[in-house]
Amino acid sequence: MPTNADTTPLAKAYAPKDVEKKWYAEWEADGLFYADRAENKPQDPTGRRAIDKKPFVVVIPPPNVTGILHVGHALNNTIQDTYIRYHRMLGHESLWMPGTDHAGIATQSKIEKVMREEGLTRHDLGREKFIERVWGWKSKYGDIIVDQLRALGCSADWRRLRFTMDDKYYSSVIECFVRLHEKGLIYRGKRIINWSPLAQSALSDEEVIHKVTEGKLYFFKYPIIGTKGAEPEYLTIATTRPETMLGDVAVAVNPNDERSQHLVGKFLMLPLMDREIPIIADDYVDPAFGTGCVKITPAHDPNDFEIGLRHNLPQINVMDNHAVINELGGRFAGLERFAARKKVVEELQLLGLVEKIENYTHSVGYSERGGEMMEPFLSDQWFVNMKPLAEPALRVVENGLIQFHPEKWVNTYRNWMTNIRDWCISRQIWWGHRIPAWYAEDGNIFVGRNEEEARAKATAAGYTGKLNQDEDVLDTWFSSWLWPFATFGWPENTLDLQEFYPTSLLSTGPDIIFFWVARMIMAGMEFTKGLPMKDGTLREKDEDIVPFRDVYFHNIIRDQQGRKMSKSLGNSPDPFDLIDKYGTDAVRFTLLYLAPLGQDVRFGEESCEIGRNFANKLWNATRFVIMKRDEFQSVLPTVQFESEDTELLNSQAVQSDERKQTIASGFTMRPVTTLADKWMLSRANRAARDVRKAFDAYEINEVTKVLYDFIWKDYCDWYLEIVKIQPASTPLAVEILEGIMRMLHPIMPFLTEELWHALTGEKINVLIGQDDYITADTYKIDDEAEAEFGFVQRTVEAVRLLRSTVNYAPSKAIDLVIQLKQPSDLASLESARTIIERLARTSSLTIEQTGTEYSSMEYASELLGGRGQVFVKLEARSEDDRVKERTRLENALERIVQQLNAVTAKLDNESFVSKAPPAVIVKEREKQTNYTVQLEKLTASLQELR
RNA sequence: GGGCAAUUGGCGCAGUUGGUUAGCGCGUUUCCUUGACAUGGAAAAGGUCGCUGGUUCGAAUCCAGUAUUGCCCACCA
Repeated sequence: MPTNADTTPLAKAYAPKDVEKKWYAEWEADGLFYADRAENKPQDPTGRRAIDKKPFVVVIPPPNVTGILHVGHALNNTIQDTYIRYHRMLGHESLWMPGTDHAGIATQSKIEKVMREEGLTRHDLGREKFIERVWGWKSKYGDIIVDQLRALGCSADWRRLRFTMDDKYYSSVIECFVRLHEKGLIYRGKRIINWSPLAQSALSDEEVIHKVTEGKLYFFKYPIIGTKGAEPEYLTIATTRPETMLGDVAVAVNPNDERSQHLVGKFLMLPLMDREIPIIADDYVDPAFGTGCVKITPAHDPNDFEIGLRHNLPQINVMDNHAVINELGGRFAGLERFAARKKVVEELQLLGLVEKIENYTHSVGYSERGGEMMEPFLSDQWFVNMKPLAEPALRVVENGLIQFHPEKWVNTYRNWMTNIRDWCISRQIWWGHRIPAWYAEDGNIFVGRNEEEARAKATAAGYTGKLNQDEDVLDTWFSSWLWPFATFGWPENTLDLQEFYPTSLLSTGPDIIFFWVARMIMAGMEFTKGLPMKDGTLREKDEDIVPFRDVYFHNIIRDQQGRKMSKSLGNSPDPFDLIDKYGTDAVRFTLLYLAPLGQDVRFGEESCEIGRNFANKLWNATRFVIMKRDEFQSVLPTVQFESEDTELLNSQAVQSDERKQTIASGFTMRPVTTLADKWMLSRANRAARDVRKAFDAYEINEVTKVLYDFIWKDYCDWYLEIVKIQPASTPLAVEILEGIMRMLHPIMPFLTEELWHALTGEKINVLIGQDDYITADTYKIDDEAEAEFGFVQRTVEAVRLLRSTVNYAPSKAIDLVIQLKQPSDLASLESARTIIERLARTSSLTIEQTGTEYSSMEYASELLGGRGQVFVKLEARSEDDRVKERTRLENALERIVQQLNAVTAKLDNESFVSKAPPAVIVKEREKQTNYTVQLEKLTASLQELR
C-alpha cells in the first residue's frame, strides 16, 4: 500500500521557529522550570515527583549587564541547561538560579563613553543622577540578556532572577565586608596599586594584563655630590620610565657590589629637581642587571616602595589621578605622563646626563578593561588579606572534594592560591556597592552596616563630630564571590539556603578561575561555616560549606583566526542571529559537539550546519517512522508474518498504554528475535550506557558524538532501511526512536519535544520525573549479535563497492554469489538473506560454502577478510574494464602482501611468541591465515585477468 | 623567568588504561531524485600520527630530549 509521506503530520523539513516559541511558552506555563523545597511541591501536576527528590543545583555565572551575550555565553549556558534538564529527567529537583552582574567598571565606563558623545561627564550629572542613568541601562540590557537566555531554551527558575545590586544582595555584600573587617581581614592601607588613568580607579592585580612590549631602557647619569669640579663623578642608573625620576628619593646598590661600596652613604644631586638623595645599599638590587644601580621611587614602583620602607625614605607621588604630573613634579607639573617622559629625556640630554638609550623589550601591565597602560601608584585603598581564606579553599580542591573538569586546572589554581596576595577591593567609581566605612574629621574610620552603626561605634570611641562615608565602591568581584549563597538569601539562614547549598555544578570559562571560582570557594567556606542545616546540625565539615562539588571549565570559543571572541573586535556572531538562522537546538548541539573538554574551539557560523542537518535528519526519520507505523497498523491483519512474530506483535504491540509500560526506564521490554532487531537493541543500549557515562563524567562533547553516530549511522542508515524490508521491526523502531528522544532531550529540547509529541500525542515534560531519562539495559548489549550483524553489513558494503567499481547503478538488479568458509557465517548470512537481497538489490542470491571457482572474466569479486568472497555476475568484461580491475586488484594485493609480511615477521619473532599474551598471538595467527587466503584469491583472480 | 596545553590525511578535530586494517566532520572525486531526509544516500581517493632517542615482543599512545605554536602566571630597574 503506497503511502504518501505528506500525509504525516510533520512538514518535510524541520522549521524550528514556531516550535521553539510554542514549547517554551508551554514549559513555562507548566511550571516545568520551577524548583522548590520538598515541602512546597506536593502539588506537582503529574503526581510523579517524589517528595524527597535530591536537589541538583546550578547557579548561573551572572552575565554582565554591559551588553548582549556572545557565543561563549551560548556555550556555557547550553552546558548548564543540558545538565539541568538531564538531572531533571533523572528525577532530581533541578534548580537553575539565574541572575546578572552589575559589572562595576565595565558598565560605568560603557555609559561614560556614551555620555562623552553627548559631551557630558559623570560629574556633570552628579552621583545620584548618574547612578539613576545606569539603572536605566541595566534594566534595558538585563532584559535583553534574559530574552537571549530564553531563546536559547534555558530552563532557569525565572522567579528567582537576581541581580548583584538588588537591595537584598546589597545587604549580603555589606555584611560580608563588615564581618571581614571585624575579623581583621579587611584593612585600609597606603600601597602601590594598579592605577587605571582611564577608569580613574584602582584595579586588582587580576584586572591587569601583562604584555610583552617594545620599550626603551634609558641610562641617566646622576652627579655625585662632593665631586663637582673638573672631573665630576656620576652614578649611572637605568630606567624604563624616565618621568618617575621626578619622584626619586634615593639610588640603591647591592651591598656586595664592590664597584660601588665606597659610594654608599654619599649623596647624589637629582637632576632637574635639584634634590639631594642618598646612595643606599639593598639586597634587592641585582648587580648584574643594567648598571647595578637602581633609582628608588617609592610612590611609583612596588619594589621601590618596599625598599623605601626598609630605609625609611619619603614617598613622593608626582602624578595625579589622570597620570598627569602634579605640583611635586616641579616645572613638569601639568604634563601628561608620556609628554613628561619626553620632556625629561630632552632636558637631561641638554644637560649631557643621558649616557645612552637602548631598545628594550619587557613586560608591561595594561588594563584588562580599558587597554591603557597601568600606572603603579601610591594610594590609600581597602584590601582583603587573602592568605587565611586561601588555605581551606586550596585544601578542598587538592583533596578532590571539589573536582575540576578537566583536572589540569588544579595546577593553575594551586599556583595562584599558594602565591596569593592581598586583594585591592576599593574602586574609585560610582556604580557599585558603596564602601560601608565612615571617616571622622580626626581621621578615624568607623565601619558599620549603615551610618547608625558607624555612628554608634564612633560615639563609643568618644567621637561625636561629622562622619563622611567613603566615596569609593567595592570591586564587582567582591559581590560575585558571594553568589552561590547570597542568591539564597545569606546572611539569613533561609530555608532555601538550607535546602540548596552547597550547589552541585559550576560551569564557567577558565579565564575567571582567579576572579571568581577561587574566590567563591573562599567565601563559601568562610561564610556558611557554622550555619545550621536542614536537619539542625551545623555546617562544619568541608563538604557542607564548599559552594559546589564539580566545576566544569568549558573551552574558550575563538573565531576562525584563533582570536578570542570579543565585542571590540566584533568577531562574535550574535547568538540571536545564529538561532534565527539555524534553530536553537542546532546551535546548542553544534556548540557541544565542537567543544572537547579543555581545548579551545575555532568557531565559524557555518559550523551550525552540523546541528541543523542533524536536527533535520532526526525530524525526517521520525516522519518516516510515523508513516511506517500507521501503515503497519493499518495493514497488520493482512501481512504475512512468521508465526512467532505475529503472536508477539499481536500481544505486545503498539497500543499506547502498553507502550508506556514497556518503556518504563529502558528502551523496551519487548523480546526480540531477528538478528537485526537484536543488533539494534544492543546498539541502542550501548549508546545509552555510553551517554550516561559521559554525562556523569562531564564529557558532554562525548555525549553528542555518541548520540550523533548512533542516531545517524546505526538507526537511520541501517535500521530504518531494515524496517523497510522487515515491517515486523516497526514497533521496535518506534520504541527505539522514543528512547532517542528521551536520550537527546537535554541537548535538543525543542526538537525532541515536538517529535515526542508527534509520536505519542503527549508532551515529553509530562514524563519528567523519576527515571524518565533513558536507562541502559546493559544486559541487552550483545557483542555476538553486533559482530554477526557487522558481518552482514560488511558483506553488503562489499557488494556496493563492486557495484561502484563496475559501474552498475543501484537500481540495476544483480546476480550475487556469496562464498563462505565457515558454516556459522553461512548460517548468519542465510538468516539475513532477505536483508541482503534488498540492500544489495539482487535478482538472484546464492549463499554457499567455499569451493566453486568463479572466473574473474565473468565475475567481479571482493574478499570478506579471510572469511569468504562475494561475486557479482558481469555481463561482459571489456578490455578497458579488465585493465581497471587488474589495477585495483594489484593495489589490493600489494597491501595484503605488506600486511602479511608484517604479521609473519611478528610471528617469526621468538620473543613475541614467548612474551605476548596468548590472546594477541591467536589474533595474529588468524590475521596470518586470513591474509594468506586473501593473497591466494587475489593472485588467482589476477592471473585470470591477464 | 616559571608553568600548562597543542602538534594525527587540504581544513577542523577524535583516538580514556600501549596490540584497531589509525577514526570522524567539512572539503574533493564518482554514482544515485530506489516508498523519511539533496539540510539526503552509496562508494572512492587522501595520513611513514612534529623531530630524535629510549623502554617494550609490540608505541599515535609510556619516558627523555628537541622544535614550533598558543595560553596562563611572574615586582628585575
